[in-house]
Amino acid sequence: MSTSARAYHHGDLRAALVESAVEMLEAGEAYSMRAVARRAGVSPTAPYRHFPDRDALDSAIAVEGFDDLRDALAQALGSAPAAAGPVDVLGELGVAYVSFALRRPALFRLMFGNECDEESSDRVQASQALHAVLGDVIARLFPGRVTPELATALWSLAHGLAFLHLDGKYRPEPADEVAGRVRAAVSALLGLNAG
Amino acid sequence: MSTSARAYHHGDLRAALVESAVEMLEAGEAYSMRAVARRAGVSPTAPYRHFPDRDALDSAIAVEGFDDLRDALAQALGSAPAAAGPVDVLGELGVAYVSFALRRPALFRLMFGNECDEESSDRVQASQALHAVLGDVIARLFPGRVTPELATALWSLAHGLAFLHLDGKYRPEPADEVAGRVRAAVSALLGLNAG
DNA sequence: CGCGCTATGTTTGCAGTGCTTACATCAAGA
DNA sequence: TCTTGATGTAAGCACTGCAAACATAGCGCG
Repeated sequence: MSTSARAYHHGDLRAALVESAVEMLEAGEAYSMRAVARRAGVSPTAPYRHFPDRDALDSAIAVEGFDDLRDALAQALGSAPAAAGPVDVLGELGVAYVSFALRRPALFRLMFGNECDEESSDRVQASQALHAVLGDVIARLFPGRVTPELATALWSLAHGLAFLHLDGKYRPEPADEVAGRVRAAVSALLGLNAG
Repeated sequence: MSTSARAYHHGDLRAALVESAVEMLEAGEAYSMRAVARRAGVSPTAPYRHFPDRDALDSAIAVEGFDDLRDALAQALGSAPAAAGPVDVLGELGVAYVSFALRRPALFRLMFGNECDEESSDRVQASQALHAVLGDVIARLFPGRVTPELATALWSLAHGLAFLHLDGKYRPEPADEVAGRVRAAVSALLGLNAG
């Protein structure tokens, strides 16, 4: 891993590019093909060997984001008390969703904010995997109900909350205030018929 | 209004620029300062006399969008039977919201998809006016309830539905299928405690 | 009327971008 | 050893947002 171990061939440019891009996003800078290449210490057009165009890079990064989001949700599920009620479970899930969006706003925007080019099957797949997680949870929490509509509604609720906070329609901090608002919204809608 | 009535001064460039930009968005093309200027038949940097930078143009267009959205919602409210139940009213409102997003996807993305620079007070104001419409309706439909949480939740629901359709997470057509999904989501969440 | 002021457009030019094409360098297998 | 394919480089095109200097028109005011 010594710097410039080999002058010409990078070793794993693709991964380095994705990493650079994610770092830049996290730092709040908008990345470009060239900036990412610069950061990886490589010529401006080198990335095009690994990504046919900018959309492809975007999609690769979005996939990374979907994976991370799924992990965050899984962790929220895992740390919930085993016998927690549906409202609590869904509330925590919503909080995890929104807090992911607020912790990594640029990434979240990238994942959802522009058209998902159907081309990138990886991306479609990653997003469907995410959908599946929610579907499973709902099915487990409400056995015997019409769950698809519920899953749609709950995902939309969390997604909308995330975006409205991102866009400053609701104050995005402090974190516990946001969490409170998310829980309140979930229980305002579900509290009466699912508690 | 004859073309090139006066050679040098345009008359109302600002409005023409906004109009051009909206038209381009509607046509699915991404606009640029220069493209908008071209379309208005004016030099590439002329727009900078009216908008300090690109963000300012974006904001002006977003304001236009917020106004249109509010009109669309108002119209949906107006055309509802006077004595309709809350679920129906909110369902129609949601349908109007989502259908606006799908009919003018690029505009909708512009309005919500990037950070609302607090600078543009017009923009903040337009978005708050929109918020107020929903708040009023909720307050009217559910007198004596804790309405803020409900308003938050319902706006989020509609907003999330809009974005998930835009992003292809749900099929964005045909229109009546979408409308059905929106109504189903609303009544799945509200039907039991508000019907 | 004539003068100048200000709002509005124009020209020119710079740095940065996505992307293409042609070329260089390396690793590995025939 | 020679070739081949994968990877990286160099040069260049068309475009972008934006700044600075300049041109033009209309208005108020002497």
